[in-house]
Amino acid sequence: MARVDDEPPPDVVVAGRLVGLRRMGGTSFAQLRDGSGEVQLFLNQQSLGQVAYRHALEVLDVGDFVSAGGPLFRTRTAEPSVRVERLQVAAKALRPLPAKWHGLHDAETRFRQRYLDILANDDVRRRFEARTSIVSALRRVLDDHGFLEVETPTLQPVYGGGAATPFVTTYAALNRDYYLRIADELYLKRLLVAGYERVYEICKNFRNEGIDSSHCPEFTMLECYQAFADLGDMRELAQQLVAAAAEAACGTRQIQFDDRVLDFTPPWRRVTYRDALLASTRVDLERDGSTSALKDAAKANEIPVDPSWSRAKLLDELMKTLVEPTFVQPTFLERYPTETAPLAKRCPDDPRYIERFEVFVNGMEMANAYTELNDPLEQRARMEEQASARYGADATPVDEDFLLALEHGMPPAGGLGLGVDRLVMALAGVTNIREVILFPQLRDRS
RNA sequence: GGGCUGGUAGCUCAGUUGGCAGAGCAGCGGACUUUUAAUCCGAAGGUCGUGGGUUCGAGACCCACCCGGCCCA
Repeated sequence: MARVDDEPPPDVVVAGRLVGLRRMGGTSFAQLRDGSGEVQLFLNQQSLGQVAYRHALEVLDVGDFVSAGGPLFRTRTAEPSVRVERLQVAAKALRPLPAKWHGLHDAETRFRQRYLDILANDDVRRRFEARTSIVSALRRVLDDHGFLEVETPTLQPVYGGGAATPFVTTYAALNRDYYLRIADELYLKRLLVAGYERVYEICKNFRNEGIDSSHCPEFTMLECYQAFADLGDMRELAQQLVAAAAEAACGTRQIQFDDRVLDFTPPWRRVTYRDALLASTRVDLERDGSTSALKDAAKANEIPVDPSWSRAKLLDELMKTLVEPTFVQPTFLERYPTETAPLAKRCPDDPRYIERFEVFVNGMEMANAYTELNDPLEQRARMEEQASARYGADATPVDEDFLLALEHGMPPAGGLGLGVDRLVMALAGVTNIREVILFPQLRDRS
């Protein structure tokens, strides 16, 4: 490879985007950038020829892609430069780049024209590179553990694996409504039935619900399932995945986030659901966890209560409002009440609880894991309960095809879901999920 | 859905008690043969988010709406 101080001066060809142009009469300087860095072009009447030189200045604009050839040398100020003897415009820019020194700050334009945001703002460009490193690190950990990466349907005839409103679409060839997946859990479990013992998928899920700083209707989830494993194995795996992601993105497990440091070094804190609720609301699920006790607690904390809410919904609201925001450092919330999730196995010592944890960071849910329910009879009962009117708007349909698979025998297993966007948020130190999604959807301007 | 806040030139932003719409950068014209946020001279650039209203006069005040941001539900 040619070096700038080689003798004789090596003849090189460079190409990239013009990001600066200083016209100074008979000599001009241009700044050329590509993915690897920048180099200065030295444009001069003598080396380029009078006609070509004049034409170049006429036609060149900042933003153009150009290729240039000529000897590599240093200018008087020792700046490595190409003395341009041949010049070609490879692509013309018709619109100007965002102001070089003021950048692009308007949030709306940054989201609507992300390419300009990435072009103008180094921190944004690096953040999306970090996102890719994080996803690679997650894959590496799972691949190293012998997990098989698979692809399952995005379009599903029955939605399941979570409680959410789906996007509905029409599958013309099959002449019926289909749903964009809200989760891929039930398909990955079918693969456990099939005999694959470790599977995972990183995919987009779609939930037709609100948009705010931590929710995007189209988001990325990692789900993995491991046969003959339990919640304790998932706890280990979650810590390993996140620690590896942190090191990949930041080179450390201690992440500066605003004025605090998030420490992802295992082991993370563990709190039981009952203890957390008790500490924040003085509701003790062991003494009086009735619907009316939960309603009283909600009212006492100025949470507006819809009379139609189920006990599960009340619990969720209390936890969301009073408990979860208090978990700043990575925390496992464990031993959930049984009605909070129909797909998790009950605790062997107490059927009122399930073997489930969620991980919270910065007050935000980041992961969810169970020892998976693999008893087809209980699964049917729990799904039918979840489908009943008592769950109102949160009711989810019974997936008969999934139950059929379970009836053929699913090995005991642990399963883990990890919200990739939220993991990236925590590691990148941003508080809006749109900052980690390349092309977030916005309302039409007009 | 509620509260707060923003939308002015391509970009970043000013705009005072209501009185001719501003700056820097970019762009355009000119000078300049070693600059690097080049410099200097000149000219130009506007549906002040949209629609109403108040007023002799509205970018500013009032009402409604559109599109964002932050917080809350």
